[in-house]
Amino acid sequence: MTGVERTTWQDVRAEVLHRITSRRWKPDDLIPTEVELAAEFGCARATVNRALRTIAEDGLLERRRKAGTRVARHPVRRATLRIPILRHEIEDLGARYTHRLLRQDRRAPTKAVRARMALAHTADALRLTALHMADGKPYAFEDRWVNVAAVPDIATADLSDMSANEWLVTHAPFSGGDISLAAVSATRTMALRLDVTPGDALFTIERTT
Amino acid sequence: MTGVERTTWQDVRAEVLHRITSRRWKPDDLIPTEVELAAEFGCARATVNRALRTIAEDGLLERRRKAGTRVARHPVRRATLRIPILRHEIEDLGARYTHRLLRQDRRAPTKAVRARMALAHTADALRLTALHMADGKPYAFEDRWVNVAAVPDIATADLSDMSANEWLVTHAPFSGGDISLAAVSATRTMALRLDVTPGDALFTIERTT
DNA sequence: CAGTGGTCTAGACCACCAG
DNA sequence: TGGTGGTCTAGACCACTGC
Repeated sequence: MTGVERTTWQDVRAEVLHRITSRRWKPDDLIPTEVELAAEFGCARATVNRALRTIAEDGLLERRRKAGTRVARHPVRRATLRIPILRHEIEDLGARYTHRLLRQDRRAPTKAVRARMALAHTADALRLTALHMADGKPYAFEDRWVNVAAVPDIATADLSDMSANEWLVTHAPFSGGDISLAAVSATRTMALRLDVTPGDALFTIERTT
Repeated sequence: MTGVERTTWQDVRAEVLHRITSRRWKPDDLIPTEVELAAEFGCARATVNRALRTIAEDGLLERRRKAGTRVARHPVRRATLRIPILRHEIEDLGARYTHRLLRQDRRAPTKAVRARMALAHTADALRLTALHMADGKPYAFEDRWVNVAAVPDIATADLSDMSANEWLVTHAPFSGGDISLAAVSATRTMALRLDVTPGDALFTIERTT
């Protein structure tokens, strides 16, 4: 016969997710404590901890010391987005990459940008506007705010040769100090659907963490 | 005098990140093993493990058993994107939310979609097209593919009343089986910059994990 | 103040896989 | 096949915070 299988944190995670999606544990319900779950699953508390912690990171549980763990009321769907270096993306398409820095200045960010970056209202930021081109044709437009306090070196960097994204990836991975608004050209069917005025455009917002 | 401070996994994480960003450890370098780092930092291997694991999840390190841990050659910038329920977003603007299901059918997904969803080429999916409106005006266009195998119940759900995103949030949080392409109207300055043909539009792609 | 989650430790076993 | 990361355990101390 096979030996006794150990309970892994993935096992616990799967079972807890099942209880949430099956609504055995409903939104806002307080679920059992780590100690209780460890006893139920026959594993160490650390195993339960890791399972619940990953689920909480996904936004499905809310955990607070002393208060316990609750099923989130309004689970926020999150998506992790891979932000490619546009140069690689374009070159992978077999096109020649160029980019043009349209604008580069330091200024106080708008209120909306400040809120997203969690900046003090006194902080200033570097505002970059650039166009990425494939074979000379506009491919993507980039409007980026960089928190100078978080990435001081960028103030003196030469961004006419290397794009800001590429510079950040190379010099300050995961500094958490920039936000980017990007626009990428696409099909025209969506414009018809949206009934936009010709010349209007669409945009996407990305926030690096 | 103060007592001896324990080394936390955040301490190790911060120091490792520092060594990466300062290029003391360069891309493609093999870094010391967990055991060696634990000895250096004077902590347990589990502490080093958690630090390195989180950094690897961020894409800055690549770890393989036996091969060890390397600094990633091309760190991929990732952003976590919160996907709001559009109804809430529109109602928060003080507008009346309505949505119209334009299309709903089952079909084999395109090759590009299959690749992103990591589906077998035999699998079929539910394809949804919808328009979200604020006070009757188009606000966002949604083109979504749902992996029926991952979320079987959606095949029989009535999505004319509740939007797909809302249905998924409510009934199958984090099933990991759908992909969404969304377009949101925005300023017209980007269109000018992009030099697009009037009527062309821009798009953003999101992948839920 | 006491209950709950957050973390560290020391040791152990195992899965994977490069050499 | 041995070295490396992945994980579990049992116990412990601590931080936060609701009561």
